[in-house]
Amino acid sequence: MDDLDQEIKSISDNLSHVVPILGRIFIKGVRSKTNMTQQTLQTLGALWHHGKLTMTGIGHHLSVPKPHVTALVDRLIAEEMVERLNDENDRRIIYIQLTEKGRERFWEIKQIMTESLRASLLLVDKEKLHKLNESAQYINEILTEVGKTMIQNCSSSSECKKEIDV
Amino acid sequence: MDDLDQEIKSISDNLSHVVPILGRIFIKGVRSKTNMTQQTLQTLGALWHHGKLTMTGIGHHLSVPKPHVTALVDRLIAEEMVERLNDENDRRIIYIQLTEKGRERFWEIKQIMTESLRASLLLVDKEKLHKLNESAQYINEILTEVGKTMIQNCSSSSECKKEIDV
DNA sequence: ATTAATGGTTACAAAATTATAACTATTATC
DNA sequence: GATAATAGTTATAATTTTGTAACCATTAAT
Repeated sequence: MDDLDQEIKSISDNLSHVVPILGRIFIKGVRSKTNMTQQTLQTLGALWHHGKLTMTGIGHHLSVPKPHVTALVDRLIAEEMVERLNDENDRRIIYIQLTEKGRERFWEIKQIMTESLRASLLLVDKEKLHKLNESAQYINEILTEVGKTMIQNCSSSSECKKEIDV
Repeated sequence: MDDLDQEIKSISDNLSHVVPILGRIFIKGVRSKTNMTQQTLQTLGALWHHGKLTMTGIGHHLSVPKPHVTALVDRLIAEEMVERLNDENDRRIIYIQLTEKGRERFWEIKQIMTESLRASLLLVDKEKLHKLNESAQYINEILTEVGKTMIQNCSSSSECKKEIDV
């Protein structure tokens, strides 16, 4: 195993170990305070970040089967958190974007997430926080980039396999 | 808002944005290849990392209600992946640890996770990988530390509130 | 002009996750 | 010794998430 392999293995160990902790901070704690499901939270988060997304895009971002995205979005529309938007050039495509109400709501959610994180970091000193910030920034930068290029059109695990097994 | 607040807000934004991407790499992809649920994967991961954990400890680590931990562990015992272990001093406590089979199985799962990550990082150059490794290491170090001190005994959201609202 | 491919929906089923209440056994506290 | 607290289980229900297949409308390809 060469150096690069070793490095990827190390990244894998560290990042995978962090997943449940992040879930505890950013999902579980927030759910109980907002009555929103994980997928709803992540849908709003994706829309906040991207401005607008197609149905397929949302499914891709959350790794959720396409048919379920319809249900997910229907619920959010009923709550007036998001709205549909037709593409002018291709009438198959439907964009989803946050409504004003949705933006306000998700801004509040971001506050709650930040407070949840703050509570977890109470005992961490200033120096470490600063370094943590740089690390988080960098990881987000890289992963956001690779996130874009990850297998497109993977709206159900079967469709996914089809693409991967080529 | 002072500097420290600004910094925590930035960490919150960056880490929360990364959650669905990590889920895609380390959970969704792996589930379909292993027929294991997210919670099963994370239980094995926690046991791999900690050696042994009490039922309550597992619930805390995964933010899962205590009664559900019983079901979760029962399934893993049926598959001979983990085993119970009594505490000598306190007969209420039951430790759970990986069996030999469980260790082998999770080692394979770690391989799959690493491969999943490798596929995502294909286009990232060596320099960036190195910096990503350092960042991941640091984040894991800090979060593992705070993870330990996060609200103990929070095995259901209601119990959780009880603790928090003090 | 047919045919294939893409984006999205409908309908349905199965499995996983979350939430509670009530309970046993054991240990700690007064 | 009575009472409270802790660790874990049983039972049950509701909700969320995952997985398929078949389908419509629109666009791309031949």
